[in-house]
Amino acid sequence: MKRVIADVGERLRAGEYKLTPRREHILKVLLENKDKHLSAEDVYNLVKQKAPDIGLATVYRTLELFLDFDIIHSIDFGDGCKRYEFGNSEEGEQHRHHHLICNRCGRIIEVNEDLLEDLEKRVSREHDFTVTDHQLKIFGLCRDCVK
Amino acid sequence: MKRVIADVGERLRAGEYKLTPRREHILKVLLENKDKHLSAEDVYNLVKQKAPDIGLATVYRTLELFLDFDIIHSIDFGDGCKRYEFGNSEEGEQHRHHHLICNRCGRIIEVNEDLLEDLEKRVSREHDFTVTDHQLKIFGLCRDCVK
DNA sequence: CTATGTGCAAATCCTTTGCAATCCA
DNA sequence: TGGATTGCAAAGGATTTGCACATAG
Repeated sequence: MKRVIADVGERLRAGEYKLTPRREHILKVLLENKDKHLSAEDVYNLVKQKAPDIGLATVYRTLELFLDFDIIHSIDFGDGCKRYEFGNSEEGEQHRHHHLICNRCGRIIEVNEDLLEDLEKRVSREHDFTVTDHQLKIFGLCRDCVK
Repeated sequence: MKRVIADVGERLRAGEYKLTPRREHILKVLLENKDKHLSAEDVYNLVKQKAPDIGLATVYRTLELFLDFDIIHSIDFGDGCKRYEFGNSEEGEQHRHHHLICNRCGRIIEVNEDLLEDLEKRVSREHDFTVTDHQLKIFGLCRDCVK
């Protein structure tokens, strides 16, 4: 984790930005919740525990900054707000994972394999489109809700 | 098109709703723009040409209604508003098509083949998840923007 | 006639922005 | 010191809601 923070700091500095204490707190919260899908408000509430005087606007601004630097990704599950997750791009895994979304309980299950390579190749050939990323949501019913 | 309207009317009535003139206008606009991805505001402006005194709220309420009845689908391309498209579920094609989104010019290209069957089977087996639908967005650069 | 549908305006929700104060290199 | 960063409050944009009136069946 320290490694990641240092890395992010370096990346930001390379772009003329600073990794301020505020931003570091936000980054930590994101790292500590890698598996969750936090909204800006969620992040705000979590960061407030460490830095009670932080403003919501700062959270938004920082998330925007992290997005620009591809440090995090945002997804929209259609619940009215964007959600953010730490992007594991350090592992050389360019593509993000996919999500199974339960229509009934709203549970979100992550699928970590990337199964779209063939499809992408085909699509990019047929449509003359240079693929850089993709996002797949699969809707349905989870184990518990099928019953 | 008449056929579709009649069909929608029947479906609504079966659910205790009416296909009022207002709703029919909205439906027509959606049908006439099958290939586009209209926002609520877009629909509003188009319907106003036929029924100038329609209210934006009615458009929202009707779109919501159509969504409930699976008459249309909504997608979010991340431009700040939901976009709607007529769902071709009549043709027995349960799954909707996919979208290639150009990161540069914002162009959206539709891919009509459904290439995810295998993937879905695998995922549903591995995660004990009953798939009902999916949504795939592929990001990248279109032909013109690659240059 | 009665429930449903509608227009309008106000309210809401998430997010962004302006600005003065603060911080850090 | 000077530009970047921040908190606060206000603004913004999309969507929803309350309510009185209109309408369909």
